[in-house]
Amino acid sequence: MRTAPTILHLDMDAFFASVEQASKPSLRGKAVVVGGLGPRGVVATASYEARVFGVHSAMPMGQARRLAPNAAYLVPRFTFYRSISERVMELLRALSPLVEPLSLDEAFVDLEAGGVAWDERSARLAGVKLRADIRAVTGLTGSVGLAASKMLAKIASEEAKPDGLVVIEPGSERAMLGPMSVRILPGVGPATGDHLRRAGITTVEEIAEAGEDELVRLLGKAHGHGLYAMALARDDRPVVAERETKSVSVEDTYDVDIHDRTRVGLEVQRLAERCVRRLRGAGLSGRTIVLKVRRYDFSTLTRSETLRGPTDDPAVIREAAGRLLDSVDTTGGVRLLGVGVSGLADYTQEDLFAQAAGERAVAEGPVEEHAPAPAEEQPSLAERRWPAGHDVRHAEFGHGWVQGSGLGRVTVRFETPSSEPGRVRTFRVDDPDLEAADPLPLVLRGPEEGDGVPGAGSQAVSSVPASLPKSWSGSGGGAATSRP
DNA sequence: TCTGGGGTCCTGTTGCCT
DNA sequence: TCTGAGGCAACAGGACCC
Repeated sequence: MRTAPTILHLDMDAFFASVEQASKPSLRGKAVVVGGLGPRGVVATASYEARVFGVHSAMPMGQARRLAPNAAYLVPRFTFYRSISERVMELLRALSPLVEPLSLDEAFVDLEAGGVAWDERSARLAGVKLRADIRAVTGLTGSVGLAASKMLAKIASEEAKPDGLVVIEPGSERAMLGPMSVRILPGVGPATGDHLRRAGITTVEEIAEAGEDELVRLLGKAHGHGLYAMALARDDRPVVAERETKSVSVEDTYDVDIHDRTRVGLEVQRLAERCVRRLRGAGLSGRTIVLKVRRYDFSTLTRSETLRGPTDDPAVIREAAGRLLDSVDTTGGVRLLGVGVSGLADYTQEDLFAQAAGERAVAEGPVEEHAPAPAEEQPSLAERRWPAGHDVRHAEFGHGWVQGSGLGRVTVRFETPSSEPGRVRTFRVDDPDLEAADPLPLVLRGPEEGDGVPGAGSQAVSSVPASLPKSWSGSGGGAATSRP
């Protein structure tokens, strides 16, 4: 294991909710909850203001609404989040070629491999500068953890949240980890946590004391060895830049359980086609088709079938998914259906099976291989949907976002990332002056654009100089906190 | 209170092959 | 010919992560 804290873990603070707050001035400082708004939705991210009420990720939306009835509830805008995430990842790649994204809002960076850090001081400077750069480019805050291993860097960023920087100095790890809950270790979730608690193990220290043999006896080989090593702060996993996809899947949870067997069959066909679109979009094909069914009582089962060779043929994958469904009892109703493909290859082997299915499909009629996704079809004015939080433009009032809709009306707040909180107006859903719009950038880019524009200072831009820590000039110390 | 969607990894079982 | 051991792939389920 390395001797300097040169592995960096970045975690953007309440990412989805923070993007929405940056995008909508009227929501800054307010409780914001982003997630599925249907009857079976769950919270994806809650702003720190919403967390005060006890709202947290993965909580059923109904429960969140009871806890925080006055919060703003918005549906996620993944395309927008992805574009912002990409700008953050660019900043990370400027530090090192070894960047391992974990999700849209998290990544590891090997600073040593990038030559930007070799000891604690240089690592801390890189972390401080990164946080300032992220703020300048996106207007958002991220927390940074620095340590000599991935596990410890992640724990450090957790400790740094929100909007902080924590360095775990090599040599201090065991003392720091010892009193912490076993749940701090990666791979220990509710089930493993319970398992360990029943064995009288609640802290990291107690894992170390229990010994490796006992851990393996309790949790099995892989998990036992791994957890014991983690408890001793031993973690040699390298930062890996390129990780290849192992599977592609799509799934849908239905607002109401589906009982009709024919409808279940149709949904599976639809999902199979969506899955193929994703598969092809990624230039992949796969051998193993997986059907997932969650029944009315939340019991989940999977059925899989492995073909002789990889395929991305929609007819083949539809047929396989249909065969798998035949072996599943769906009486009582299903709440979720999913179709996935694994055993991936970046080529397609034209096996006899695929060819036969293709010929059969041709004989039966046109194959809608390139059927447009439902979202691409143009709905009539009256059919348009106005998801909460999405951007719109009005011919007279300009740019705004949907605050809510229902009963043939849509309520819009007119404001932009750089404006003052705006006013609210209500329209008919079929108002021809109203149209969906792309999100506006959170921060006005570049000095040439920012200078000379009266009032161009979005809050984010104008706050940058004030947010720079004292150590910015390289004199050491600084606003960042450090924890032994 | 009632549990999303997209993934990864591990484990136990079963059947096949040598 | 029968039996058993070991390796391996496929399959199903579960835990975990964000």
